Amino acid sequence: MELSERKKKILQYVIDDYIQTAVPVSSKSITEKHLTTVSSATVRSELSTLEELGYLMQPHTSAGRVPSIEAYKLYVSELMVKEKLSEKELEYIEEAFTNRSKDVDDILKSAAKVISELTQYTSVALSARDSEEIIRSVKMFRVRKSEALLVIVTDNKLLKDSVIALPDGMTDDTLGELNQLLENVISGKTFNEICSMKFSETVEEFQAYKEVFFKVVEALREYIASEGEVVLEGEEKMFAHPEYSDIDNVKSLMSVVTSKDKLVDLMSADGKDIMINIKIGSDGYDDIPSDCSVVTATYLTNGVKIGTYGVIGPTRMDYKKVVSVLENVGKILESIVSKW
Amino acid sequence: MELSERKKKILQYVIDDYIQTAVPVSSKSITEKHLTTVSSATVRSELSTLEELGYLMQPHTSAGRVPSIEAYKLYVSELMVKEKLSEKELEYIEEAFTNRSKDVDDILKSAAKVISELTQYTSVALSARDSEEIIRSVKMFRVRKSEALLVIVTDNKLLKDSVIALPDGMTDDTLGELNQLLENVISGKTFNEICSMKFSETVEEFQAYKEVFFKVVEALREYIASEGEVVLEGEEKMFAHPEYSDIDNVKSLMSVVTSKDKLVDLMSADGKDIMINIKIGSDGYDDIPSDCSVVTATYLTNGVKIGTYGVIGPTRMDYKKVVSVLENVGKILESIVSKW
DNA sequence: GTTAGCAGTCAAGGGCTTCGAGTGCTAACA
DNA sequence: TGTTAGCACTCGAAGCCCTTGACTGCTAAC
Repeated sequence: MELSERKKKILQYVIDDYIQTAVPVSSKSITEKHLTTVSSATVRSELSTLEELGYLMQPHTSAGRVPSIEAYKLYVSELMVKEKLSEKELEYIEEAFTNRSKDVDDILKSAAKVISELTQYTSVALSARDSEEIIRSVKMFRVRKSEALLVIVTDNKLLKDSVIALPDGMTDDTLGELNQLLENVISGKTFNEICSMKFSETVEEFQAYKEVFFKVVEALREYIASEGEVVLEGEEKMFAHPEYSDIDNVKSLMSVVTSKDKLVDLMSADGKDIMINIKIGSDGYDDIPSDCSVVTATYLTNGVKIGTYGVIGPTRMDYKKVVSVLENVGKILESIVSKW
Repeated sequence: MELSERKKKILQYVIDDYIQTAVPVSSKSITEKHLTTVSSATVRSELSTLEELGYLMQPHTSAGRVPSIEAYKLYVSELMVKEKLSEKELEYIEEAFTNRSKDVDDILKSAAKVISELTQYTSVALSARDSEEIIRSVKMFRVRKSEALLVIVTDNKLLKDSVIALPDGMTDDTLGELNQLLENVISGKTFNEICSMKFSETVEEFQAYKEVFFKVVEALREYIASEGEVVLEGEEKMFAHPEYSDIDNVKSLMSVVTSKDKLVDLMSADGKDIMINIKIGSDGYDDIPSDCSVVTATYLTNGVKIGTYGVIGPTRMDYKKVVSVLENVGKILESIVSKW
């Protein structure tokens, strides 16, 4: 059943007010603040049909109304009026990303911080592992006598993670040859391709150090198989919201937020090309407490995932604010990365 | 005034019991569990003198006794009987550090995790920045056309943090020359020496790219000036302790734990060569809430700081357990690092 | 110095009452 | 048919009182 315009308006008022105040919304307050042309009794009867339709709930008989999960969903998809960020906020975002080292990890941290600061919710950033990303360069640099640092360059990233042990007596020249081989065989391919390749013929000419070669391949495979890095920001911000004055709620949210696995699970967007993804309430996600929402955005440049960012907080979340912040951060992020 | 043996024993019983149960300790429970030879009235009179001396407090008239900050201090320095870790626990520590990449950051994380798991408190690890550490090697590796990765090797660490922009048209040969210069001028010196050096003559021969040279020097100086990395583990563990069933306590502890500056401040050992450092209660440290304790250990190899590790939790902390865990982790850590 | 006995204190918890915000229902009106 | 005023009803929140029980401090005797 399609809701009448007035019902939609009233529902929107209830949700907006509730998001702001965290107090059940009464018929009287609606007629006072928004719908001054009708009486509270009229609103009351509208509210009671909205309740029958499953959009509103009463904590108890003599209380105002509180939105249901259904209502939040409708709100996000239809009712919500997106917020424009203030000049100050836009500047703040801009500033946070200028003069930043171009490292993905740094960007991850900055983004998490900005999002948490502007939304006042706990934010999560997850660096992406996109197996379709093209490897532009793989090189080993000798850092100690028998250790080399493996550096992988892709369009979006510069990885410098694995330290690889070199066999005794490997000369700089041999290392150079090996690097040349790596360049020839691996550069230009995606991680996926590397994973499915065999390399048996490729390395024939290089018997002596094939062991090291396979260590490199192994490191590439391990990288793409591993879950991305997770950054958390503003854990303490949850305390500002009244739902987390109850210790049990804090506990259950904390248990999610401190578990990397659960977070990765939550952040995995189930949408295809949907950029912004909203998970409300228990809604089938076992990992989040039932009164929790997660809003995430996955950013792409040139079709390659650069990361997933989001906030986690009470169902009564300021969705319009969060969505605006995520969209704006996304724009800047993509403009930075695409410059590389 | 020196306490009688019996008073010391009784005080120890009170503290041990209180650490375990979090409930004020009554005279009766002491005679039942520990001092079966005397009556509760006797213990009562001892307790009341211990209270006069400032070692014990009563939450209210008809409650048992609770240790004061003074009592905890005495406990830690004299009364406490150090705990031997179980075989299982020792194995757990051992295992956590085997098959680990030799990266300082990884070790930092592992250590924080182990400490938190074994003590069941929130743990903090702070990677040290020791300006007396000798730089063994500084090298730039070209990763993109106009970007080089700066890798710094010291006895204890492998740093690969800064990406340095190269001027257009810098050839590999020039980069090689620059690396040679870096090797000549910087290797073998401490960070401190680098900071106070001028380099004006050194680079005369290298006018063309002195700009890049100074970027490298700048990166070294920045590194040593920056505060170390902070790793936090087991934030959620604080909820297991009854003092943190009160939301306000959680808030105030969280506000410390989520602020890097405050943590760095707290972790800075004020001891000279004291390895284990205990800060109890408000005790002059503005940053910690008054009912908090911080126990830290600073580990050295070859006289160089490798990091500071510790736990933060309620004043009613299981000091003997924490100290044992920190000591054992320290041993393993040093044996690993000294192998490099 | 130690002990038994007893009176005194105080937090915790259960039950009771009051207060007020907000609703549902109904009858009347446009 | 939609809107409104009025009134009775409901129920959580907060305050209050009382009971209970766990301790202690004190005192007098050993």
